[in-house]
Amino acid sequence: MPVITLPDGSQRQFDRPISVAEVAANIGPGLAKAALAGKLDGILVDTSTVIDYDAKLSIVTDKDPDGLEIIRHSTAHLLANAVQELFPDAQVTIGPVIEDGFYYDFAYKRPFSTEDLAAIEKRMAEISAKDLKVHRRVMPRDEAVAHFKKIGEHYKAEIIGAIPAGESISLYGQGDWEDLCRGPHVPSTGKLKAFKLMKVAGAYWRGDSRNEMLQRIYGTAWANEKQLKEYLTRLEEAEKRDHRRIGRELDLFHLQEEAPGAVFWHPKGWTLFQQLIAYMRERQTAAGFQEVNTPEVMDRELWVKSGHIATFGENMYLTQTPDERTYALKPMNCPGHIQVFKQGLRSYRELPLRFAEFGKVHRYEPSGALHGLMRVRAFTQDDAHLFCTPDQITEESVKVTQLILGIYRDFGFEDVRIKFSDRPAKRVGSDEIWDQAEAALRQAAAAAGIETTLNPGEGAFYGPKLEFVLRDAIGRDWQCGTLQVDFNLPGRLGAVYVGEDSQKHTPVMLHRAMFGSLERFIGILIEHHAGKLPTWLAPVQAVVMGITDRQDKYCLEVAENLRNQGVRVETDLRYEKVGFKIREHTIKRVPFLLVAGDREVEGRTLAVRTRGGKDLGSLELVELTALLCDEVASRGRLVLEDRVSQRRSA
RNA sequence: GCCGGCUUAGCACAGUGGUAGUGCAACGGUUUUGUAAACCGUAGGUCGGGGGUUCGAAUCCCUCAGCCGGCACCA
Repeated sequence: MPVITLPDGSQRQFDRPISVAEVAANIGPGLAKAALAGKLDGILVDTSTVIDYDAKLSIVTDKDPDGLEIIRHSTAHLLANAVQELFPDAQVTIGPVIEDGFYYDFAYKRPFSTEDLAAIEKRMAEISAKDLKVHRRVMPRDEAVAHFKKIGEHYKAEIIGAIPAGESISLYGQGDWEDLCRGPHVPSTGKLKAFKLMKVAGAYWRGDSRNEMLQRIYGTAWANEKQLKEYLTRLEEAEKRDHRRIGRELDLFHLQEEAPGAVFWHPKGWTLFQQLIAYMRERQTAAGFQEVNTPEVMDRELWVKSGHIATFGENMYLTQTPDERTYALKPMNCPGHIQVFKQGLRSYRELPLRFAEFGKVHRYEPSGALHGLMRVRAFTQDDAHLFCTPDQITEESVKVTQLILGIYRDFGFEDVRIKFSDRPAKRVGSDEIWDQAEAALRQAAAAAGIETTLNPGEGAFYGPKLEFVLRDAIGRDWQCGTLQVDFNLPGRLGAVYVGEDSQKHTPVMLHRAMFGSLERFIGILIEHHAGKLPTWLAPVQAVVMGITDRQDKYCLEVAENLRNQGVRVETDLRYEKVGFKIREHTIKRVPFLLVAGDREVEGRTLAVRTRGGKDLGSLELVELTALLCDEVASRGRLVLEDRVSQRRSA
């Protein structure tokens, strides 16, 4: 006779085997109605699951993250059901839950159109309205393979065929429709109410571009209409942060057809770019890096030796010149830095040598990969290569890791994850060397006290890497920094140093980037801040404006004064109402709007308004300058707005 | 690169076979103005490029390019 222990510790005894749904009903009619599934001894099960032994059970409802996941999974089934009713010869493949929703891939003779999508969504609502009971049955693997082959579901048959023989397969469905699935699912289709189909797209079968392309339908599903609406609003908000849109609105940069994937930086955007470089230069110089600069165009043979041609030849730009030689535009800076290292005979006493370069690289990325500043064909890396002895790897890696994390903090990114990527299938160097490199990097990560997650097979072709992934204001992850241990390239390109033993040795090379790509990092910053860049980065930090032309002279004087203190300031002396000017510069996300009327001229002050719309009242010019400079120098840790507000309230 | 969609004035968009439009911006004028849009007027387009169908193409067809959403790729 089963004794069921509920999450609050209470126990209920039953005199016969009992289903999850019955337990829920025994607790209360409200819960019976809300039950989507059960968690039986930690495992999710259907509400129809019968329990005939003592167990711990919690009832899963749509308030649970597990419940939402089940809703999404069942909605994916609902989608497949609707598609097969409307398009009987469409074959089902896979339909997993993803963040905020689900997708389902179908094999069909033609792509689905947006009209099809509307029709499918309508049919889904109809099936939901019928509140069909979701049923489950189990059959042996081989029988399941035969069954799916018989009904013309060849992809499903292939998937099941990969499951070990002898195992049983569960089938879930509603009405006449059925699909292979591990479950669990909601008890009936009526539980699926708040969903929306989002888009159709092509996707390769089994994620391999050599396979045929399937039709993927993406959808979102939520516990209720309110959540769905909130999600759609969130998408709209994210769209407003799009760096491509803000880049145009703020006149930062543009892209055009003649140069796909290459950026035309406008004065304001380039100011931001230069701020990042100045900042990075300061930080890395303090950390013992020396800046170098190496050619953008070098003989193709160098890239054959390095192994880049073999691995990435298809993605490199080659030049045609009147001479007989073929040159390549550099896709990376490492071989250039190795050439600098190789000049003269290096001694172990010089190591570690740390060469840094703001190197502009060109990569012929697949056309479909290009995306604003985030994925371009010409970009600037804040690249560096550390040449060291094997003994120095750990210490240098720890220092680089700390530098990277410190830099992210200055930009307001506190939430950073680190991935460890080990040897890829396509690589150079022996397994022994890879064993050594991976062990060295693992040890370095441990010494730095950081936690990493494994990213199997994702290392560079010459070495394993740590990837620094930062999370932005709306929860998206961006891979930026990287630290790679390389036992291969220095040897391939003939770099040596003389050791303590007077013998020649090959140095180990550490590759590191912190922003990764300056272009991309700017894109991330724009989206993270929705264009409201911190004052220390803003291309224009303040605009001085008068109310009438009586204040013109004073405005110019104030601006000059601020400019002399290093503030990036503009004046707006147009013959317009102050409200109009405020609106324009607020839209341009200028941090501080400084207004001068007759009162301010007389008192040598400025009325200060923030882009957030806050009126900070009048401040004396000297005081304002000091506060502004503090905010910039502290990189936003001393906030003008907060300091003024605090003082006013004190 | 693959699948689908899109490309009309500086920007956002309307126009589905019969004389290319609206709003904002721009330019000219009037308004001297106190914190998110003053008013009036003017100009601006080989409708992404090329080819075809048609008496006639922004509109239909072919092709190339770019962009957008996915997939694949990402040293």
